[in-house]
Amino acid sequence: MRTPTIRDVAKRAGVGIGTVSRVLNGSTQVREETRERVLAAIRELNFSPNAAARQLSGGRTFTIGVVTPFFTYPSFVERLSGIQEVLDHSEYDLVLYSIRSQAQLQDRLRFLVGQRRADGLIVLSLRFDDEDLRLLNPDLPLIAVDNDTIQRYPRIVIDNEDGGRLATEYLIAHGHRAIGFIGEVTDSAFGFTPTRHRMHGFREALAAAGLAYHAAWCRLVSLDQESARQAAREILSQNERPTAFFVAMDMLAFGVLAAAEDMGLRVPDDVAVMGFDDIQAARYLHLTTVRQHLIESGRLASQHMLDWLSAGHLGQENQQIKLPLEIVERATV
Amino acid sequence: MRTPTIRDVAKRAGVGIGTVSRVLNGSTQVREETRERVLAAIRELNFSPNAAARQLSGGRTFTIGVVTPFFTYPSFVERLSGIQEVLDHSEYDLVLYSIRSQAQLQDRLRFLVGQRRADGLIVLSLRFDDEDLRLLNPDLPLIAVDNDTIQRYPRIVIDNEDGGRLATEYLIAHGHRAIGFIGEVTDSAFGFTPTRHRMHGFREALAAAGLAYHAAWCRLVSLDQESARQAAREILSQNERPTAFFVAMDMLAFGVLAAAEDMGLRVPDDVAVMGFDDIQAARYLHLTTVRQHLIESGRLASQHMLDWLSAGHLGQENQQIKLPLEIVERATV
DNA sequence: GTTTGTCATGGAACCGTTTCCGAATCCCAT
DNA sequence: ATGGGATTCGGAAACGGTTCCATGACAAAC
Repeated sequence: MRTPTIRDVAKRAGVGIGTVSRVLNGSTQVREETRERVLAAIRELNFSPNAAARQLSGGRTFTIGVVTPFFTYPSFVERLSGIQEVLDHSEYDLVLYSIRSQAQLQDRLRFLVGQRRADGLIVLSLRFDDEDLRLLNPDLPLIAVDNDTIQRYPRIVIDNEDGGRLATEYLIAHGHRAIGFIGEVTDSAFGFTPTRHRMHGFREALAAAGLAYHAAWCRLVSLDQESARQAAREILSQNERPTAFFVAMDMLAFGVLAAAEDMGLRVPDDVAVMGFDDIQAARYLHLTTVRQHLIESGRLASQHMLDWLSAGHLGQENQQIKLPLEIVERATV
Repeated sequence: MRTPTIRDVAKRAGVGIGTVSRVLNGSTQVREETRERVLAAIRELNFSPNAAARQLSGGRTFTIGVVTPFFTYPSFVERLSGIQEVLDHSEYDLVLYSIRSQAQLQDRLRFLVGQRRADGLIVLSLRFDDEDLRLLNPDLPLIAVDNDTIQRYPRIVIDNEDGGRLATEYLIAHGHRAIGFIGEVTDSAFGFTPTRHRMHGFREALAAAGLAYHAAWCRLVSLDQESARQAAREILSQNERPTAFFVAMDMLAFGVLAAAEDMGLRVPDDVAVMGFDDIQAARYLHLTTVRQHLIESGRLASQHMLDWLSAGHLGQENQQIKLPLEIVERATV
């Protein structure tokens, strides 16, 4: 038997299709008795409204697109789970678009915007260039997380420079005077900028404490544990070596930890290691790090999106929400 | 200006809407010259077809739903990234449904099936009861991963019992005679069964080697590091204690590692720890473990789904694909 | 020249909703 | 009883595609 449509329901309940639609959408303009008759018919026929038809006719997709870099790095996943958690209690579906390259970003954007496949977009970390921005439909709600290059839109961010300063000051407060830095090489595929800012904070804190910035102790590497491990090994093989590292991403910090172990150095006695992000695995490894509230950032973004969609507009369309950072003291400093 | 429709394109190209549609869908029934005229019009108007209309009319959503337990455990994420990777090169979108409870599973299923929101479903780990199964539309392609309770459908699995045996034999081969077990308590929210099977393999290997199963060394705990840590601490505080643990999930193994550290025991000299899954973090912690190919399982599932959808059917609709397992030797045994 | 078949094309009908307008009904004050 | 505003309701039109059938053009076969 064909799956029932709104017309079948209408016939069965002895009402018009308009009335069924009104019941479906919770309009108040229906007599209580009629509503119940319709609901009964819906139940009897095991009817549920066709999503595509609803989209076509109503213009809404009940879908929120999440655009993220291809997630091999755990922070995206944690943010995603925050988003998921909130959307779960809403009527919106979550569609995932993971991006591998700048070209793919443009394709996806064109696709998403052109086909109207989502009512709103949440963008994680990815930087947009002018071309990308132009592709955007100005009416399409968009919220950026971990990215303040998308100025026109609301965004959830942290103060990376502050975080870098915080971390460095913490190391200094623990008596370190010779501090190295390892971060992700900034022109990576996704065009992240956090590392640059964290490094800036690092240098500022150094300067404020009257300490020298020692270029030989600082390295930018690609975003994987192995690169960090090797970089750290090289730095630690020098005659004069740092007593501590500020590593701009936890995953890289794991590599540094591995390097220390390779060389038989005790952590934190011989080298201290300070991470950044507080991804889940950081807890397993007892990594002292700067926590940014990853899950919370996802929750906030989706909550905002939901508000935006239900209100039809936002108070401040270009509001910037800054999430707090905090040191998590564990065992590596 | 209104976003252009297929009719605008038709007018501009001086053809009928049918022809535009044929061009859009790559029909061969169009003269080359006409095709080019249409393509030019599409480009000039910056047209892209409306997804909802296409769905409604064509009956396909170009969407694949992934149904997973709410992912706090990393293995889901790794599977998901395998799925993502494959779908990325296809014309299908990935919609994520994460499930927190049995009741929610039924809601989601009803919703998904009723509203025809996806052309196919990939189900990760979640067990279906008869009621759930009844909810399924028999025409809806479905592939199960890490779950062989959904007999009617193709599924990607591993042999958990075999894996348990493998792990245990490895410990025995390394001279261990007193071996404990820690796993997830089997009646957890999601109704996983892997632990039970892994434990079964564990006991078989013990028996085969003529070793006693020592109930006081075995514990089922809830799926978080802390519980495992505490359980391991308790077991290790006994007068007579195991020299090794087989832990049925890596994340729990991390807890056991923490417990050993708490008690000042060296790993692997005082206690050896063997995990299961080989999630990413296992590498960071040098955990010796049984690798199941998580990413590959996702890739396979989505590749199968794509084949199914494009062929309209599958060779063997209830095929079971068994992925191999292997020991990853690291530093904890 | 006529017939037959193939290919290319136009466009009506259809998919299943929402929305809007007009009509019917109800309720109440006069 | 009557008028009139509020409430409730029915169904046509619209959303933007796909599909299918009818038609015309053209080539090949007789």
